[in-house]
Amino acid sequence: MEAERRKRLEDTTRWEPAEVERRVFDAWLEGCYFHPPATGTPEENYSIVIPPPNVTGELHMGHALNGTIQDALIRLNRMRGRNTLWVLGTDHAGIGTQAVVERELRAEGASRKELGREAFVERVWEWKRKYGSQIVEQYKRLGASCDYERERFTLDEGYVRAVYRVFVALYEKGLVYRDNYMVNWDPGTHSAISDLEVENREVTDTLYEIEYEVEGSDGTLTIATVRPETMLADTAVAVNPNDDRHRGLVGKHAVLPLVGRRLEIIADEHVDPEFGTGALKITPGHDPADFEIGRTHGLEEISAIGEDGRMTEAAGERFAGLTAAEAREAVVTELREQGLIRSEEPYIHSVPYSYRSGERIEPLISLQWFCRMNELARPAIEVVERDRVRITPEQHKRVYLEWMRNIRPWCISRQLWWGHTMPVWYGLGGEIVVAESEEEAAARAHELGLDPDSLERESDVLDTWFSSALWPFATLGWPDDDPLLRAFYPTDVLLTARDILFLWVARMVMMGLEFVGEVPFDDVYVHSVIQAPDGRRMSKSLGTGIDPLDEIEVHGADALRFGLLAMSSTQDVRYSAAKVQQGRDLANKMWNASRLVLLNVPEGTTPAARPTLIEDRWILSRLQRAIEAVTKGLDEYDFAHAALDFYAFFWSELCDWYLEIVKPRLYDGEPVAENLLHVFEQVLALAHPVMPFVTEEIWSYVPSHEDGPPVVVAPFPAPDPDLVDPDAEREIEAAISLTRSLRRWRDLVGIAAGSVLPARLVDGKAPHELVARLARLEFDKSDAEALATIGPVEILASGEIDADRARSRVSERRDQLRAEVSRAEGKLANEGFVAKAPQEVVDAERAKLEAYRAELEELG
RNA sequence: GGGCGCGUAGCUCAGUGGGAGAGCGCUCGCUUCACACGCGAGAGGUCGCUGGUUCGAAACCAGCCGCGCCCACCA
Repeated sequence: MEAERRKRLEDTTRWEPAEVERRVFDAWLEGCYFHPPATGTPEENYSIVIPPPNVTGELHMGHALNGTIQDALIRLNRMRGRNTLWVLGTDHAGIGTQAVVERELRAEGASRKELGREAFVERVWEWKRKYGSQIVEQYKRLGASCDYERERFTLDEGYVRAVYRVFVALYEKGLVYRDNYMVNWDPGTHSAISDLEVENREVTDTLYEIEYEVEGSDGTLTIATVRPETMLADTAVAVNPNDDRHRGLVGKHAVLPLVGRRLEIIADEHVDPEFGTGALKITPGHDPADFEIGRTHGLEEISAIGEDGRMTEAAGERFAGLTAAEAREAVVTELREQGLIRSEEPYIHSVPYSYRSGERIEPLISLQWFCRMNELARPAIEVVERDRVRITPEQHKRVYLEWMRNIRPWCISRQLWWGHTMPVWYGLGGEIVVAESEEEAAARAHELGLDPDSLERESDVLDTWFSSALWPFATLGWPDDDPLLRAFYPTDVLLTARDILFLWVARMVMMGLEFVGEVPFDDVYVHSVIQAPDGRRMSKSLGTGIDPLDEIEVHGADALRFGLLAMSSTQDVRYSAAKVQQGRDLANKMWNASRLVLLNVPEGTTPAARPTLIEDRWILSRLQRAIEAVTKGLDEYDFAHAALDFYAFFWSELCDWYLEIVKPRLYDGEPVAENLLHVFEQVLALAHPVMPFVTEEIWSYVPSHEDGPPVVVAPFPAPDPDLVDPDAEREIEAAISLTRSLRRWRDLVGIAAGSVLPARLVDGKAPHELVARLARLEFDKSDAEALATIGPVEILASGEIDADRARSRVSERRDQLRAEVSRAEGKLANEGFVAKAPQEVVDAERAKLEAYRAELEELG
C-alpha cells in the first residue's frame, strides 16, 4: 500500500461519507459500468425501467426507497455477470409542470393566457432545460447506478413518435374515439380528468327534501338532494320498479318547481327504495349515476353548469351566470319561499375531488376523447392470472384483477397546453383526421376530398399517463426495431408503491401486450409507502416530509439506503431515523473493522479461504450461511431481512467474536491474514448492493485489488457448501455461550472488567482454550475453595471476589435451573407430547433436560 | 356497501405450530492498542379481547374491540 494511502487509513477513525461518495461515484461513471452494450437477449440480460419521476420533482423518501431497491437489484445482477441496464428518465407531468411554470409567471405578474400557447410551451421547455435534470442529479447522490447516458424524457422526439403511433393505431382499431360523455370536470385545472385522478373525501353537506307536484293528482312526490342547484337540469324522476308506494306514479309526470318542466316518472332498478322517500331526481347532465339512467331511458341531457363553473343559459335567466354555489343558495331561497322544502339535514357522504387541484369535481357532459379499455384489458388479465406477470405480494394480484375486470373507458384528453398535443385534425365540416404527422394528416385529408389547408388541429393534449403507459418500450427505442429493445424487453421487474398500480402499472401491461406483443416485465414488486414518524402522510405541505438529501448529507447514502431497506416491508411503514442511524453505525463499523484487518495483514497477502484453526472453520461456515440468507432476501424481494441478516452476521459474529478471537494471531503474524482478507472480501461484495460506497472505498484498500476491478463489477459471492461446518459451529458456539455465562457471573459479582480471575477445570472437561482469554481467567491447579461452577469451570476464591455476592448469584442460577428442569420434566411427562410431537423435538427436549440437570449437579 | 391489511418490550418493527426477538431508548460497568457512530453485562412483554382446534397457539379457525388503506354512480 502506498504510504499516503496507508496514512489515510491509519488516521481516519470514522467513516466520512461526504468526502468519499462523490469521488467513488465519479469513478463508476468514468468506468462506464452503468452503460451496457445493447447485446444479448432479454432472458440472459437484466433490466429495470425506473418509474419516471416528474421533471419538476425533487427526490423524496418514496423515490429514495424505490430507487434503493432498484439499485440493490441492479447491482446484484450486474455482479452476477449479467448485462444489466437500468433505464432512467423523467415524465413531462402535464398538469404539474404547467402549474409550476404558471406560478412562476404569476410571480412576474404575467399569465399563461397573456403569453399565448406557443410562447408558454416554449417557456416550459426553457424551464425544463434549466431545472429538469435536478432530480436526476439527486438520484446520483443516492448511488443509483442508472444508465445516465441513455436518459429519456416523455416529450423526446422519439418518445412523441411512439405516443402518436399508439394513438393512431388505437384510433384505427376503434378503441380511441371522441364522444359527448359524462366526465370529471376539474374546475381547478379547467380540464377533464380521469376516474383515477379523482379522490373521494368525506364531507358534510345539507340534504334537502323537496316536494314536487304530481300532475293530475293532489299528491306530491318528495325527492332528496344535496345539490338543489342541479334540479335546474332535471329531466325525470325515478323510482324503484318494485316500490309499492310509487308503483301507481310510474308513467305520470311531476312538475319541476321553479322551472315548471314536466318530468316523466320512470322506474329504474338503480333507485334504492330505502333511501329517503324512494324517489330520485334525475339530472343526466350533472350526475354520473343519473347520466347512466338517462342514457338507458333516452332522457334529455341538459347542461346547466358550464365548464367555467357558472350556470348556463339552460339554467334559466334568473340563475345564468351565477356560480354553482351561488345558484344553490338562490334555488334554496326560492324553494323555501314557496314552502317546498320539507326538511334540511346535515348529511355526511363522500364527494369527488380533483387529486391534482384539490377542487371539488363538477360532473358534466363534455366532448372528449376516450379509450375503450376492455379489449386491451383482456390479455392483461390473462397474463396476471397465468403468472406470466407475477405480482408480489400476492394480495395485490386480486386487486389488480378485480379492477381490470371492471375497467371503464378512460378519458384521455386534457384541456392543457403542456403535453403531447393530440394528433387529430378537424375539417371545416367537423370531419376527423387522425395521423402521426401534419404531412400525413394533409395527405389523408386530400384523400377524403378535404382541403388540407383548412384543417384545424385539436388543441387538447393527452393525459400524461397515456404516454407513461408506453415507458418500458418507448424508452428502449420503440417503434423502431432498436437493438436496445431486442436486448432488454421485457424488463425483469417493476418496483412501485401501490398508489400507481392502476394508474400506471396496469396500463403498461395493456400497452406492452398490444404494441410489442409481450409483457413489459416479468415481476411487479409492490413496496412500502413511507409515512412520517407519527404515522401521517409524508408531505411537504403538512410539514411532515423528511428530505432524503438531508439524511444523505448527515449520515451518508449507504446509511440511508440501509435504513430504508431495513424499515421496508410489504405494507406501509413509519420512517425510522433509528434504522438510518443503524446503517450509519454499520458503515462506520465496516470501515473500522476493515482498518484493523488492512493495517495488520502483511504486505502482499492474497485473500484466500484458509481455515487453520476451528474458529476459522467456524467463521467460514457462518459466512456461507450469511451469504445464503442475504442472497435469498434480495432474490425474494425481502430487503429488510437481507439488510438485517447482513448486519447481524457482520456485527455480532464477525466483529464481536471472530475479530476478537483472532486479534492476537493477527498481531503476532500467525497464519490468519489470508483467511481474514478472504472473509472481508466476500463481506464487501455481499454488502455492496445495499451499501455501495463504503464497500467500494474499502475494496480499493484490499491488497491485490489495487489495480484490479472495483467491487461494482466483482463477482457476487455464492455460498460454498464445502465450507459449511456444523461441528465447528457447535464447538465455537459452545465456547461463546460459556464465555458469556462467565462474563455474566463476573459482572453480577462485581469484578473489575480488567482483572484476571483464578479458575480451575472440573475434572475431565476442557473448555475451548479461547474461553480463558475471552473471559479473563487464569487456570491453575490450586485447591482453593470454588465459589462457583459455571459449566466446566470453577471460579476460585480470591481477594477480588465478594464471596457472599458470589454465593447469592450461584443460588440464583440454581433457582433458574430448577425452573427449567421442572418445565422440561413437565413437558416430557405429557404423554401426548411424547407420543405426537416429532421425534427430534422430543429428543431436543430430553437433551436440554439432561444439560440442565448436569449443570445443577455441578452447582451442588 | 365490498375488499385488503394491521394490533408483539417505552418507541419502530421482525417472528406464522414446539422454550418470546432485533434496533433505538433505559440501567450498571468499561479511555480493553479497529471503532464511544465503541466494548461487556442487564432490566423490560398475561404477543388487542373472548372462545375454539391441537399433546402444544403470538402463529391456525370463529366472533368482538381498535386502527389504517383501496375500490364503489344510494341521491
